[in-house]
Amino acid sequence: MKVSTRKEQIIEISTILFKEKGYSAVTMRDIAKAMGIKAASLYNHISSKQEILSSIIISLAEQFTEQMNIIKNSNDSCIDKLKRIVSLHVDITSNNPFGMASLNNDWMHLESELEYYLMLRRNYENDFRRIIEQGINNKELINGNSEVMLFSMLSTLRSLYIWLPKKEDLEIEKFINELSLVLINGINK
Amino acid sequence: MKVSTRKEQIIEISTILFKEKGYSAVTMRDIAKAMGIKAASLYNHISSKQEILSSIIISLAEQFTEQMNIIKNSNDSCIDKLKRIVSLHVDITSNNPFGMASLNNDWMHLESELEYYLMLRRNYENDFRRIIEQGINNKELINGNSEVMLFSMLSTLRSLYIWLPKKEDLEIEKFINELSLVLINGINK
DNA sequence: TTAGCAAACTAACAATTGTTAGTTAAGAAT
DNA sequence: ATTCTTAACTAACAATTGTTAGTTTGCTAA
Repeated sequence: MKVSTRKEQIIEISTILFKEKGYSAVTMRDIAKAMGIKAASLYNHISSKQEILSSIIISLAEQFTEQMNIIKNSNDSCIDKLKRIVSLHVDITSNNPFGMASLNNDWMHLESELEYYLMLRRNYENDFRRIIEQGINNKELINGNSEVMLFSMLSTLRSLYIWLPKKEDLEIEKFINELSLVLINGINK
Repeated sequence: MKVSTRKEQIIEISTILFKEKGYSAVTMRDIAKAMGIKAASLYNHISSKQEILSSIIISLAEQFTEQMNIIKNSNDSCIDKLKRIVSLHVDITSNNPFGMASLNNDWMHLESELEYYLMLRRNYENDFRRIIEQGINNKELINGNSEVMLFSMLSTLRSLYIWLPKKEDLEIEKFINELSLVLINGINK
């Protein structure tokens, strides 16, 4: 009836602390205190502070990659693909808002996994960009600057972790729809 | 013929280092090395590491506050006010993209000035929100969720520091226009 | 020439950092 | 009854942290 291993508990608690103060400002003693144990005891379960960070970030990055592959290979229209991307970000972020803070703010403190992370991110952004460009060619989207569109959408989606924790579960569905609308159709009447 | 004081140089260099690794991960010895001097020598010019951080953040936050006061008291339409806010963010960010990274990511490491910063930010967001709400009441904007609109715009504007340094000066003007268009009119045809 | 000042230096500090070694206690499996 | 496993502990480490004290150097104003 094991709900979560001790290691998972440590990662979970670390995720919360990392979001509040950032990876560098959180000490192993902080994490231990939050777990109710001593710092040395953490090493019965994890091999280093760095391992905690990469667990958090890489697992999220791989979720994005996996889902993006499904979306880009689907037969949806570009607008629908974009809506699915919005939905993807909302889903992952609402499941792990604290982890998304690390992904956004502490990726540069990755060591052995840094290159791998950067590759995943580069590929993700390229897929995203291609969908927008296809939408422009299709005439589904306005004939604007694809880089600005990508930047604008990605910035908003990356910031979801700041806002989502304040939402009730029930509001989230509504939130996705309103956000898609604003991102895609703008706010002008 | 003094172009900038030693103190200003230290702050400038620190700003760059803080953006790369975050406040907590940058040591006084890192800053000193980048200045070509020893860590202890920094204290001839500044009184603490914390002072460097608050210099960076508070001066930016006050610039936003000051300009927002001008915008909100103007007679422009809401749409024009929003365009001026976009322009404000682009201006401040292109003048100090590195500092904007600290403002976004390291504000929680402020100590004595934390409360003051939070007040400035709260007021800024409230002013921003009121402009959007007025636009909705005016029928200038669609009858959507003002919170989602605020969130979406603010997220994009806060992320400018990631993208702007890659732009040429000449491109910036164009960038403002394209960004305003995307933010306000969306990307849908 | 001398006094003052700006800005660097060396040396050191106390505290904190991530981590290791070795030990102990309690429960599960043999 | 004994062994294994899990998960905690204490004690300590070497390195690094922000910062202070006291000193030296070179320029400038008197």
